[in-house]
Amino acid sequence: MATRPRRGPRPAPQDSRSRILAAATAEFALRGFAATTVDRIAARARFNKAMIYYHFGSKQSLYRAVLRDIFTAMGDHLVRIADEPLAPGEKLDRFVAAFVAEGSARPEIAPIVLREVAEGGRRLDEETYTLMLRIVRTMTGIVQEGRDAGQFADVDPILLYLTTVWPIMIYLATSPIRSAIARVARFDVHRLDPERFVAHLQQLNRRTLAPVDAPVSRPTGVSS
Amino acid sequence: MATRPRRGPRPAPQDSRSRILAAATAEFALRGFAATTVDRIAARARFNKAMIYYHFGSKQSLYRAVLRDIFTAMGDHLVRIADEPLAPGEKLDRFVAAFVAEGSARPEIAPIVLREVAEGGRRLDEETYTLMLRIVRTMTGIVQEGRDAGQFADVDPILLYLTTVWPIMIYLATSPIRSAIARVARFDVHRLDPERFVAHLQQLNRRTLAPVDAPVSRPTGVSS
DNA sequence: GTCTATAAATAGATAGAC
DNA sequence: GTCTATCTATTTATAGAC
Repeated sequence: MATRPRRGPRPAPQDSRSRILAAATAEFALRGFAATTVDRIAARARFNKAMIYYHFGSKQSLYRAVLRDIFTAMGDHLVRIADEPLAPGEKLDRFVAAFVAEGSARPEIAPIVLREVAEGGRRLDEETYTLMLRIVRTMTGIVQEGRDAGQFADVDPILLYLTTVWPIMIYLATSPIRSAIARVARFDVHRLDPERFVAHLQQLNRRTLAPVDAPVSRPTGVSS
Repeated sequence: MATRPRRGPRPAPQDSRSRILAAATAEFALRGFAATTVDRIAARARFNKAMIYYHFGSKQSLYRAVLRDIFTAMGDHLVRIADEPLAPGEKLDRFVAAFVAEGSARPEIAPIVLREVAEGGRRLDEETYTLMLRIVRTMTGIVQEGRDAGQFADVDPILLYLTTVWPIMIYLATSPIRSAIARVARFDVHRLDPERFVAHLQQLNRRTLAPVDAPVSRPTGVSS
């Protein structure tokens, strides 16, 4: 890595690789793998096409690098929540809020993930698969913890994962066209504000996980 | 339409158009718009490429025809449920069960819809948009009806639509790789059986919609 | 490490015969 | 209505100069 010692601040650091990676992430999110051309990625990164092949070898392996990059960042962020010393109900609320926040900060993630799902995961290699699994485990772990502590009802963590994370993905993917949707369907955009959406999901989970015959606790203000 | 009167049963009816449509639906679902070639569609329909241009003019308008076809069928099926003389809670349960059933019977729908979402709906024309909206309205109508009757809690129908329909779409899209996922993540596949999934969603909605301080009613056996 | 060709393959679309 | 042949443009990938 430290092959070329730098002097002036002029040419950006080991910049080129990550510049390509960022450009590729944006393009793949926008158009999907097949419709994205290496030329466009190069143009966005303000490089030449050959530069990409020099650094990544092929379009495929560049795409794989993008996937790993994305899931690593997302996972790192979410895993921390499960480790905090909080009640399971709190953790779950935070998981939801953090997922929405992190996904909003990296708007390329949702479209890419959804396309991967539509593809039946055919492009996912072993490593990427493991990275995705880590995120699943983070959430199911929290639910299981709550069940073991007798604080949650007997709900299957996998199913709750399905009904929690995926509405978020769709929510994130449709964010850019949110106001257009609201206009055409004739409802107030504010009904889809992130705070309302997060609160809805948190309440959904609280009510679903409330032990039978126990009062439903109120969600805390984690998201706001 | 009735240009050529038929005699023998030999050459299939006005078959060719629908054969192309079916082939196109399968291919677009499998690979997405960009990665699908007109040649492959033709091959699957056992026709020549030129046949497709004769009937549909371009790859784009063929794709549009596929979208309209899909949403019309799906919508027709779901709208009926809202019109049945049932309690809102019942209707909602049936809506969920019917959505899963119909989506399973037409496995091409989910991947295509998810790719469209990832695309930001850029390929959707006015007509298709209306067809999608009809499905949204079907569900939000049921929820609104329950609220008006004082049988449901004060939950935003749009948000409930988000958290109901989209987990189903993901569930359907991942169906082909369900067992692979279960194996890698090391849990029993049966936990993702359609009946369990439907029951989970129904319970989620029941608990969420239960009027405050009222007992949560038990889901009826609509799905089983 | 970065760029300028350019090779090689592929895919959307059309012309025109039958 | 259906097919063969072909045109044209695009795109992945590489060779080779700097």
